[in-house]
Amino acid sequence: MQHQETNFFKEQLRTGEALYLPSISVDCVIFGFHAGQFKVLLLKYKHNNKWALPGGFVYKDEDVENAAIRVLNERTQLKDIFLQQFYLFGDVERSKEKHAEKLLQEEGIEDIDAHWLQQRFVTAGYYALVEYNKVKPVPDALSSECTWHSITDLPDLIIDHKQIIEKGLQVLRRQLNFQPVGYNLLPEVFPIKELQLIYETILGKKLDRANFQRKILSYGILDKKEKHYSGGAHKAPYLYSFNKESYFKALENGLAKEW
Amino acid sequence: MQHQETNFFKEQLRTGEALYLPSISVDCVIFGFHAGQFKVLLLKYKHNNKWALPGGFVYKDEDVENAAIRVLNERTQLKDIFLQQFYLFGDVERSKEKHAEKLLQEEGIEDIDAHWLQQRFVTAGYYALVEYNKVKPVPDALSSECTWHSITDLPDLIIDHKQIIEKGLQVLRRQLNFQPVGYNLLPEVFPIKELQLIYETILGKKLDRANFQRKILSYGILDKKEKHYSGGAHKAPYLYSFNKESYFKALENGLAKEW
DNA sequence: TTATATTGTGTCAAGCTGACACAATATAAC
DNA sequence: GTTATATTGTGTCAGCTTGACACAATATAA
Repeated sequence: MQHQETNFFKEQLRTGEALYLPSISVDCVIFGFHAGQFKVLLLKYKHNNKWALPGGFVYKDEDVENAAIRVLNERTQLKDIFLQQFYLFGDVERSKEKHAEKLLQEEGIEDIDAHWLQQRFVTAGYYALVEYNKVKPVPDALSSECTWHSITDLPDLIIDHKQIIEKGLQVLRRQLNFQPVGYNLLPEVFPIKELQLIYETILGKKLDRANFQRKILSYGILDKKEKHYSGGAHKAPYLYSFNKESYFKALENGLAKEW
Repeated sequence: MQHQETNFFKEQLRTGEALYLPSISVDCVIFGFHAGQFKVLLLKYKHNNKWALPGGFVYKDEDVENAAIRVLNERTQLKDIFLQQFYLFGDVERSKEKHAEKLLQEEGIEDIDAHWLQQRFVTAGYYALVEYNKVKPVPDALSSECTWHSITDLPDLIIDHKQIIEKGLQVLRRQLNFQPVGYNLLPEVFPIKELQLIYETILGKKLDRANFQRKILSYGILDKKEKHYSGGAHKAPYLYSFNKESYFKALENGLAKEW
């Protein structure tokens, strides 16, 4: 099975030029939230032990966005992921690292100099928001691992992938009031404190608990559940779920109040 | 001169495959503000009399952003234009119109079916903010006109250029508090009312004059000038200019108050 | 000289923000 | 079983912001 996949990928590396749109790739910054921290899903390349964002190429008859959706499905085993294109990384300089060269060598591809993978690529950055616990990370044929990494403690990344993550976070921060951030990162029901932690992480600052509670409830986008939470040695919080209808309606105009 | 340019362009159409990155183009939504209205700069193609955004291709050793800068310089004769990438339009469907086919025919290019211009293109959308009166619109070799059009009254546009403009406006609207909108659209000195009109146009709603005045001044980003304005039969307003330093500092965190 | 449109500034009620207070309570420690 | 601890739900309140409107000042047109 693993062997078969590798052959499939080798085959694609050989026939890629015929299959894919030249010069353009997609890379996905997959955000998850766990234990009070933001995480991104990264792949570890076999050939150089460096980490990279899950990415891929665009079939000649495929929407660019669909290529990103493919990559996401393959790495996370999830369907219907929330996805947002955030930037096209188009500098000449980003192709200078010759990352592809060693990869091709390692895979035993001939004619490396003229290989399509060696050409210049621009890449479209997409960020995804996923529910951490639902994801089953799957490495691709060129990778040995696919694991979560805290955004505050990233490993060595290929090319400009670190900048791509940072840009993704920056855009997410600015779009916070217009994106269904909590809805996609949290499970169906959750205590308000979890949502507050997400907002604090994205905004990079502490928020007053009482004020956050009052404000988020004032939008009328949360439904209170009867159930209680079982956690630490303290009073149990109520659980809430998003009222999808009013939440998405509120997002159209943005959650306008300040945080 | 005009003839020479045409030949230059014909030459480029022939040698484009060798010069340009395949599959990718840039299109610029150039916004100006005049007579209380938002305008975009459009080109009218000779071969089909349809209008289009100023656009172009990316040299193989050129940053994508630089390609957009080239296009802007050529069409407006301006340097140091404020420019913002806002979206990559990457659907398969957008290449279906066969817009290139007639163009190539018209220009007398042979081997049309295999021509590189006929392939699928994805395009990076950039918006620019320019000072209307400083622009000297220049058509390119394939166009008969390069003129301003009110965004409320757009002509027939090729492919998805209308959607590109709309997306650009939408992004501009959401980024309003983070972009130096007034600084780039207005002349060095201006009355506050002009700035208010820009905000009203982008936001699509009327703002209270007195409140706008108080709020914009409260940011401390405007310097009051001694000079007065000469206009209609009424009290003359003060003129202001942006205090560049405090303006850009304020934009880092966004002009956070609501409009 | 008068009319008109628009400006600079003022007022004020209603609502929101940020900071802090305090009783209630689910579990852990003893 | 009792007590300690951390965290929750809710309350208060001064200070600020918002939105709506008021009114005198004034540059030009009539």
